[in-house]
Amino acid sequence: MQFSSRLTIATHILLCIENFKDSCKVTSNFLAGSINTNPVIVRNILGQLSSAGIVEIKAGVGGAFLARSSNEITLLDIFKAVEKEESLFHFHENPNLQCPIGRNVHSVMDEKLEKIQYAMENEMDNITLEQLVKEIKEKI
Amino acid sequence: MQFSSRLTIATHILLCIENFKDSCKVTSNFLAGSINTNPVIVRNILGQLSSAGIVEIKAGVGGAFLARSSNEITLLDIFKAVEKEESLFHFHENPNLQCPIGRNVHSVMDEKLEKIQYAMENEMDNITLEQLVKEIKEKI
DNA sequence: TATTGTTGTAATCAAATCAATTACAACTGC
DNA sequence: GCAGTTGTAATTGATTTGATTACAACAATA
Repeated sequence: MQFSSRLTIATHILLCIENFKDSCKVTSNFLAGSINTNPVIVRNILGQLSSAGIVEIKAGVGGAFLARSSNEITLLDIFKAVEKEESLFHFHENPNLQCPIGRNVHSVMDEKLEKIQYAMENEMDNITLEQLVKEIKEKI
Repeated sequence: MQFSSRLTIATHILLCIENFKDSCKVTSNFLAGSINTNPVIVRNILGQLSSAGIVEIKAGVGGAFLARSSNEITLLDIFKAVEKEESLFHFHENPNLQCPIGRNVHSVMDEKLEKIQYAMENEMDNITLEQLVKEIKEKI
């Protein structure tokens, strides 16, 4: 199992928006060219980022912009915008309740799985778009 | 995106093996009954656990046993046994190298994604089967 | 107002993964 | 040899992904 590429595509999109904000109109076509994918893929992900309040999109005229400062956008914000599953883990839903293990697996595991997911999200929350922009500008 | 249910099924399997080791022969049929799934699903996951050196299976006569003590088996061991992907995240593989962002996204993101995955795995590594067995026995 | 370039969205498609299932050969102890 | 079990291949339906075509709605501007 792997996450979809939507997280990395969305991050790529935001890096472009921030990097080219003063030089180009950042359209779905432009972005698709940088990412090397289809403009519709970009528009769909941009739509998710827009619904999440991360970007604003100019309909008609075109172009995408950050809806808030890059230091107020974390990888967790981006992740939650593009991955809709509330829970990372997936339980086999109907264990046998006649069995003492089947009856109690869920309650014992749930707390652990939550903690694991929290650790991951916490790490994501510590990475801001601002940091990523800074690091990529150093490389350019 | 969600992980498959193999992690929770595998954990369920190991909890049963440990819990019933003195009272029943723990076969794939028995396990399938507790999990409420098909015996072949159980046999495949048991096969993965066996390849990973976590359980031993008696061919012919039947029955599964832990290959080492329950305090030497962590959730991370189980996870790695049943989820084969080395990397949790998935990159769009062909960004446009003409674009400064496309050329550098990968190197900037990789380190971050590794850290996130490491945080998750580290949390998993802190949970032993022994703990889970203890907690579930308290509930029974 | 008509044109142009853009966004939003629906529909379709192929590939991959999952979970479930049937089937059957191979193995072991009795 | 028999019974019960494991290992594994093959198939199926559902779901997700990523790519693509198509087109209506929109906004600036010439």
